[in-house]
Amino acid sequence: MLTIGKLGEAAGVKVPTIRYYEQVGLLPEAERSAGNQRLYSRRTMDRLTFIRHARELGFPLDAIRDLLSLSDRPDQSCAAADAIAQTQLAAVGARIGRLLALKAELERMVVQCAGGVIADCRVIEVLGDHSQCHSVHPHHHAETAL
Amino acid sequence: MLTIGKLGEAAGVKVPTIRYYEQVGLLPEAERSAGNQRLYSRRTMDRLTFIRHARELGFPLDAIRDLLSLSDRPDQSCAAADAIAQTQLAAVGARIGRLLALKAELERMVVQCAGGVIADCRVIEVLGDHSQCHSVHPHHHAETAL
DNA sequence: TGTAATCTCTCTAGTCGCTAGAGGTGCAAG
DNA sequence: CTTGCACCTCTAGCGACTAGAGAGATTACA
Repeated sequence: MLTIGKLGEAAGVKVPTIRYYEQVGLLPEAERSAGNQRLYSRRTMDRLTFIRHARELGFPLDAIRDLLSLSDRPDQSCAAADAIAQTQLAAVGARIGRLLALKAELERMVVQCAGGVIADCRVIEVLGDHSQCHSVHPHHHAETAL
Repeated sequence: MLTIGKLGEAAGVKVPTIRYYEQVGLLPEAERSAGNQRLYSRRTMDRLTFIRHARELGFPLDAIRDLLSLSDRPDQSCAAADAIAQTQLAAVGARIGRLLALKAELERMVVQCAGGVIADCRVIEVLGDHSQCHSVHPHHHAETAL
């Protein structure tokens, strides 16, 4: 049985994050020692490791919840798990596309900043004047996550 | 003079977002009509457009605040503006690198999901067992933003 | 055995950049 | 003159944590 600190170290997850995961139901309520400290089994460590990997791959907690509930029923089709991963893959692809466009735009700005004076600075100018802008501009807003 | 709704439409920014920008000091406190409604000048519209473009390019609000204060002093060197843009460019580049690694990992997972049963599903397996994992794994946690 | 250091506990509040909603007022068209 | 939309203020919520206060538990060493 591990204390929360050992668990965090073993799984590469910070202590408050573990408590947070318990709070939002991703981890079951931990057993407690005589002195009310949380104790964890190897099973829980595996579960936490799973969560951490999924987080690193950009899955939101809701998707992870789904994946965990799937893995609790190992005799069912893996179509659902596949679908979650596919969705995530598509999202990552889209984000890469957007970021490449942003990068091109930023590079243009930086290259053209001739090191002069603000009044002539392309960085400021491009941001202030839409017609200077070559690309980007998705329909709505900047997306978030990873 | 524009009402807040017209301004939002013109600059492509939602009305509550404009009020939020005022609240956090990115926009000056607006003049008011006799009936206490906000009224905006062309100057403010330009400022808001600037903010929107910078947001679309992924600049955080703090960086935008800096850029705006720079643009108020047009006779100074643009080195600071350049530095902000460079920082943003580096951040975007790093995120792209991470996302490409994630994408490769997800593709591996999805390809190997043979459409069988959960017990054999690579998606679940890879997430549960770090040794299955070929790449990724930055030192700390998943980053956020764009 | 004492004690100091470190860990853990709970709880609240803060982060970022908004977004949603309640409950009320202003204003313009028919 | 009334209908209906746009606007007002205020508070709370999102996701996924992170930080801090103040108290109790445990461990390491003298």
